[in-house]
Amino acid sequence: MKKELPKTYDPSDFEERIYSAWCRGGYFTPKIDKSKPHYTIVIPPPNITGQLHMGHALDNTLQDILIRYKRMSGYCTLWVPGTDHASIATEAKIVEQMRREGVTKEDLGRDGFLERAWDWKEKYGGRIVEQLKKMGSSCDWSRERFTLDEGCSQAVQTVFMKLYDKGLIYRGERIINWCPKCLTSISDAEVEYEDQAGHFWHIRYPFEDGSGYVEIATTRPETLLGDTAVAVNPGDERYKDIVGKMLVLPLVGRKIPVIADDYVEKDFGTGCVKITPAHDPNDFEVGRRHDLPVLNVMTDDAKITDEYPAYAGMDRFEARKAIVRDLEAGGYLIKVEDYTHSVGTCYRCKTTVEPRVSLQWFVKMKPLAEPAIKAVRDGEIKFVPERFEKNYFRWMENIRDWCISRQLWWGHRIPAYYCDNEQCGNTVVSLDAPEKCPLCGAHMTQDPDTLDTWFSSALWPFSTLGWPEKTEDLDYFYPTSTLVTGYDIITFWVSRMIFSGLEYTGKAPFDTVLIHGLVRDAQGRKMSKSLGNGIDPLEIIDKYGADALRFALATGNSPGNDMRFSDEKIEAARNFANKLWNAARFVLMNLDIDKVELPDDASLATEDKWILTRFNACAENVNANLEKYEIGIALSTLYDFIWDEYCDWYIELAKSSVSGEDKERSRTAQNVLAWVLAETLKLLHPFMPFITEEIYSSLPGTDGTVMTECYPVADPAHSYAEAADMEKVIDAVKAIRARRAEMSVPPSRKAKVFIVTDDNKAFGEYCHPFFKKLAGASEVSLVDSYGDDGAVRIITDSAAVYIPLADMVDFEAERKRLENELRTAEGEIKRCEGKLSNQGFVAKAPAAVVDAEKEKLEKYKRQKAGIEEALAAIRDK
RNA sequence: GGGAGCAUAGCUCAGCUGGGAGAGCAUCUGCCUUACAAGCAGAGGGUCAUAGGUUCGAGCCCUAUUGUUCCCACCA
Repeated sequence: MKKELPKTYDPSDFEERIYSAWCRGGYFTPKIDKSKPHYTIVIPPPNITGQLHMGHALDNTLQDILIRYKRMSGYCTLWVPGTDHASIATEAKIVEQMRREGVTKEDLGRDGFLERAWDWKEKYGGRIVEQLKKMGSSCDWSRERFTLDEGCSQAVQTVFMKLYDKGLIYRGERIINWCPKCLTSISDAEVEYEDQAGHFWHIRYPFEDGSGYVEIATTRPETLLGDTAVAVNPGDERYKDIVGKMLVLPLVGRKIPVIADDYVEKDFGTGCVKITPAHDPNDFEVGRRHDLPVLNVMTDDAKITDEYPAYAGMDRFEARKAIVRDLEAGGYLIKVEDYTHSVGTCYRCKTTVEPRVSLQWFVKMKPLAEPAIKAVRDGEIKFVPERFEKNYFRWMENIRDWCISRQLWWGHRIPAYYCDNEQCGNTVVSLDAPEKCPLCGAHMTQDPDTLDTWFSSALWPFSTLGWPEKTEDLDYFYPTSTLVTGYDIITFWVSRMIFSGLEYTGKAPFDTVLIHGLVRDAQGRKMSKSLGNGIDPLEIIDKYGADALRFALATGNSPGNDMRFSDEKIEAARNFANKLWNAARFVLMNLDIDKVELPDDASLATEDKWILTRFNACAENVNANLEKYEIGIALSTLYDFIWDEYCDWYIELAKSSVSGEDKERSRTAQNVLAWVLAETLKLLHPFMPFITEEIYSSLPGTDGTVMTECYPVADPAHSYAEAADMEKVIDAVKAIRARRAEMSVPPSRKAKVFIVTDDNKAFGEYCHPFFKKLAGASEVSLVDSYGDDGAVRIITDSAAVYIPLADMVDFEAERKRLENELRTAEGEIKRCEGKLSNQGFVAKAPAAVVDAEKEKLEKYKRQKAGIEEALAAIRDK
């Protein structure tokens, strides 16, 4: 329906209104149609603790572009939204909130705590969802899921049981990464290593028999308390004779052996390594090989245990100082060196991780990793850009068993039950709590631990569609199509979804993984809370609109690469929206038709054919690049088309027709203006959904939403040879403008224009108004030759244009300019001729390239002739 | 220690399968030409990090080097 647009572009006027209209219309909810191909995306579920940040904004912009594009291209599309319970992050937040109130988890008890956590989820979990809606995300909210909802929990329990039955989940005492602040185990992937300045303490361990000592070096002297051996390399000649001898552990007095193990490198440090099986992963392995005792010397919160009274209760770093002091006092300390080494920290709270032996649940990874590697290697799943496959392979090929139990309450509780009768010791894994132990009849107690958050995220592509039930959604929408996420999450999430999908559903969970980079600040720094350099997408939306934000994020950015976000970028985006808005306003205020119809070829003018041809090229380019996930290129193509070709040229060209006397011509121009605008809005809609919808719905004869229109593709019937004529005219107009600007001819000074050309068709009557309107012409004449030598001469490759402005011409400058142009043309001719006389080029280059070169040569020759003629005419001036 | 990315105009970045170096911003010059000054028209500005190589032809492919960023790894 046709209506007027307000004078200034103000997205806050319509973005919310449009979004609710889409929701009311149910356009985000697909109608399953088995005759149509499906296209499915599952959202990377944001944490319920989270607020929308630029990373989400980018991720969701890309997904929405793809989903809207596919929806308009005839696919039955589903974008499944949802949120992640984020066990460790959420629990930490709630515990922190409770701490401020002076309440502990224990005060509330498990049930009380969970009640509070669910309240928290109800209160804050919806926040990020509302923020996603502001972005324009066309998610099917009727299918919104939560990783801890009933269905996802069902999937989690089922997977746990299946893996347990298959022997792929086991419980065991292993060394794991322990976060003393979060008070839970974390997986290898959740440890972040960073280089820290520290020290290297060289310590003397005396032999039991008094025959001297060995020198060991350590960065963590407090772990000395748990040493149960010193190891040397078996091939190390220096220490051959001491292997098997006993040492006395300083400060502790424990007798420990010298052992030989390949793990020790001869050339590093002193070649002797203290072995602390309970607090170092390598030492743990060494300990297993040599059957060494495993002595845990620290409590959950990384304090020294009561076993060591001198240090009991001290924090590990306090204990370090005390032990170093005591070593020094006892004469054991040889020297201290400064030393930078890499320290593992908890990815959530940055606390230094303490490796620790404890009883945990693990997933045996090797058998699961193999098919997952194969799926990517065989191309069943492909990464865009491809280089990220290397990351994936490296991770998968070196994978170790996954520690999945967490000492947290907020999460999926492990469905394992242990018999209370210690003699029995039976373990039952089942969906429902067993009444009593099937072996001895005693009561059974459920494992208090919960599962790693990523355990449920790994199932997301199918748990959200109903698995393990055989639902219609699962049947139709699974496997999903494209997974869009950042490269920082490939190991955590993407790799785990791949092996999970293959193992439980027998299918790869998606066929393409589109990887994007990080959004950085204007200086290229990572946005972070501690730096305070984060840019809030919601503020950007308030100020510039969601479309501008989306444009800024999607443009000038290629897959996998980081991007910077700056005021300049968002302003440029908003300016583009404004440009489109005003173009639409112009079209609407000149429209006098009830319905937009593309006129038949016979009534189309050259400029109409030109813009239709250009639109075709644009549509083709946009489609091709979207297929390749080159979203940035697709969008900048649209930008160029809209701004340069449609606004700066076609609208200007059409002005004379639209307001001209000829009613037929005016109607045709109006239709072409409106038709191209409408089609362009469709093309642009996935990128900038709100402004395109707002304008589209204002066009005459449009009822529904642009969302459900067909995505435009190139139509060969609308590519016209005459477009080339228009290009020639445009070239001439540009050349005239440039000359006038150079000569500082004021726009108010009009002048006659005489055109000498071989191409009377291109420069025919139709284009004369263009010269008047766009090139300062008072009148335009096509002439066979031009005699008056007091004119400005403008030479293009298709025409010579003469403008009698004798009074303004500085012949000396004119000569110089023409001589310059002549040199340029001659240079080009030389280059072309050089190429064409090169046998290798003519013989080996593709015919099209050679032909193009020949054409260029002809073009420059024509131009040269024109310039020479012009020069000759003013020779004596 | 291994791997990867990046290096192109003053700044931020595009440049698809090799075929005459692009955009936005900034700068300079004119314009309130009734859609848009968040705009219009024009202009200047680049040894495509360095050195080799492949090719008729290299910003693009290969090798090495330098700088930079990131990822991975058990170096006590």
